[in-house]
Amino acid sequence: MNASDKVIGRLSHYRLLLSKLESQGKTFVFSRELAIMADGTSAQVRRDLMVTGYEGNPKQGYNVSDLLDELNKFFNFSRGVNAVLIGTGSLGRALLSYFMPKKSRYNIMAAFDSELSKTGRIIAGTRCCHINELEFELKSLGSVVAILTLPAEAAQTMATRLTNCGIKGILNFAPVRLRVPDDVYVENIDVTMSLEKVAFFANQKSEDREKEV
Amino acid sequence: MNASDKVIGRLSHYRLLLSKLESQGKTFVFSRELAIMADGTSAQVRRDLMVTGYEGNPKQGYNVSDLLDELNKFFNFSRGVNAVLIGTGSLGRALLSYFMPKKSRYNIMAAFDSELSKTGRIIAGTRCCHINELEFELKSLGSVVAILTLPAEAAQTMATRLTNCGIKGILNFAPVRLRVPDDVYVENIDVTMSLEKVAFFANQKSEDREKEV
DNA sequence: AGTTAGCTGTTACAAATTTCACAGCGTTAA
DNA sequence: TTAACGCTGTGAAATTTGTAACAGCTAACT
Ligand SMILES: NC(=O)c1ccc[n+]([C@@H]2O[C@H](COP(=O)([O-])OP(=O)(O)OC[C@H]3O[C@@H](n4cnc5c(N)ncnc54)[C@H](O)[C@@H]3O)[C@@H](O)[C@H]2O)c1
Ligand SMILES: NC(=O)c1ccc[n+]([C@@H]2O[C@H](COP(=O)([O-])OP(=O)(O)OC[C@H]3O[C@@H](n4cnc5c(N)ncnc54)[C@H](O)[C@@H]3O)[C@@H](O)[C@H]2O)c1
Repeated sequence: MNASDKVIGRLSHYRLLLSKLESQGKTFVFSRELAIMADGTSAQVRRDLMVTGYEGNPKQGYNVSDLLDELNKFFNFSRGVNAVLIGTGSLGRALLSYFMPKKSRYNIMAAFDSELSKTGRIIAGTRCCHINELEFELKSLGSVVAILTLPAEAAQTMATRLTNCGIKGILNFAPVRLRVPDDVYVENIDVTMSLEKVAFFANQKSEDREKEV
Repeated sequence: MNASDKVIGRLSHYRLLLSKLESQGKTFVFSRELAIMADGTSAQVRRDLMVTGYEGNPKQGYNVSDLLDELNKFFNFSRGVNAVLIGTGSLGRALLSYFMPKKSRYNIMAAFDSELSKTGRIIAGTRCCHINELEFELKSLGSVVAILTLPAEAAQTMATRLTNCGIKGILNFAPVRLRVPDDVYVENIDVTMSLEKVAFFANQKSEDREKEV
């Protein structure tokens, strides 16, 4: 089974929407309703859901709970997402406190930093270890993904260290493209780039508006 | 001129790379070098750069400073990117401190929150106003984009308020798809979704590896 | 000056992604 | 029971995005 990047992203989004719908007591939902919430089209929703194998009902749509179960199974997060976070600066700490109340699903099992002042203590419920202990700790943690909130200069070195430990997934906030082996997946979140995009299109839309007048 | 979302994102990235190269004293760069740094192909780099109109030299490649100037002109950020930030929670404050030292290019002109304990003071060099003053403040700020770091429940209401004020671009961190008029550009950063994607593909890559054996 | 090597700009092609369109089905209502 | 409605699943078409290929050019070398 091979689903693209984009499809997986949308499926994750549908999962979130379905869990909201379930908690609201909704039992069935149509592709068109999901499409509106996800800002897509109904055809796209149906097509995306094909990859999970779940089939809806032509009259009632999708059973919310069943589809949610199916997606949870599809994402195979029986014990949720287990992660480590590297770099407990301002962004790292914001993420730690953000995920803390969601621990049952998104569990940051340990954080690491190179500054002694930040290590050896608990930040937002998470043990913060010295980066020297990375390899040792990872051995006992089993299969996890890594969240990189490091200065750009340190990111590549750390990525290499992580892949040497067998890490297969990295969520990278540093504005550099990491070079990793083919069997490692990297997702970049580049806030500055996103902001520039927004500014560019905002400019453009303002100009368009002016031209029309 | 109509450039896609993705092209603009990459151009923004090239801009960052070029500014690094310039500060390193490099005067010329080939499309292939940029491609490696940006994790793309040389053909894609050349194709992307077409939209800026800048032309390189078949023997030396691109003049770093000139191309950087051209990209700056293309992005039309003569006075940098001016923004307001709504929601000074943990993520909002991390962003404020992140952009503070980059103020000349990325200028967060004001922050807003609904909690009185967070307003009427300066956070990371940025005035934090009460959200009631939003409309008043925006009038004097001129053309800006908005960074939304609000709880998901509050995001749509705020987006509507912002578009009513004439805001044309929103960088949205809340995990909801905002409904805005056609002439407003929204870029979503959904950290949880990105993390789920990473976990999914990390799982898949581990499984692939097992199968090969 | 002429030749060469190697890069750019651009067109043509290929792949990926999205949308269309409709057969087929399950529920509902008569 | 049967008919009808409207949604799903999905092959096919359309669109978007990325890649390949190559003519043309320019600096460097002879
Ligand atoms: N803060 C934000 O809002 C924000 C926004 C966008 C992007 N980013 C990016 O995220 C990354 C982190 O940003 P930040 O603002 O949290 O930076 P920061 O300087 O506050 O934090 C970086 C942390 O990494 C630690 N560190 C440095 N080198 C290390 C190493 N080799 N091993 C382990 N730890 C090390 C530092 O001690 C520090 O705690 C940067 O790449 C930045 O560009 C941050
Ligand atoms: N913190 C993170 O690392 C993180 C990561 C991913 C996504 N997010 C998303 O970013 C958003 C903010 O996250 P956070 O952790 O900073 O939350 P937070 O609760 O720490 O901060 C939210 C802030 O918004 C303010 N606020 C609430 N309603 C408001 C209103 N109507 N007008 C103005 N201000 C209002 C609150 O007073 C608070 O200061 C959320 O949607 C969250 O899902 C955060």
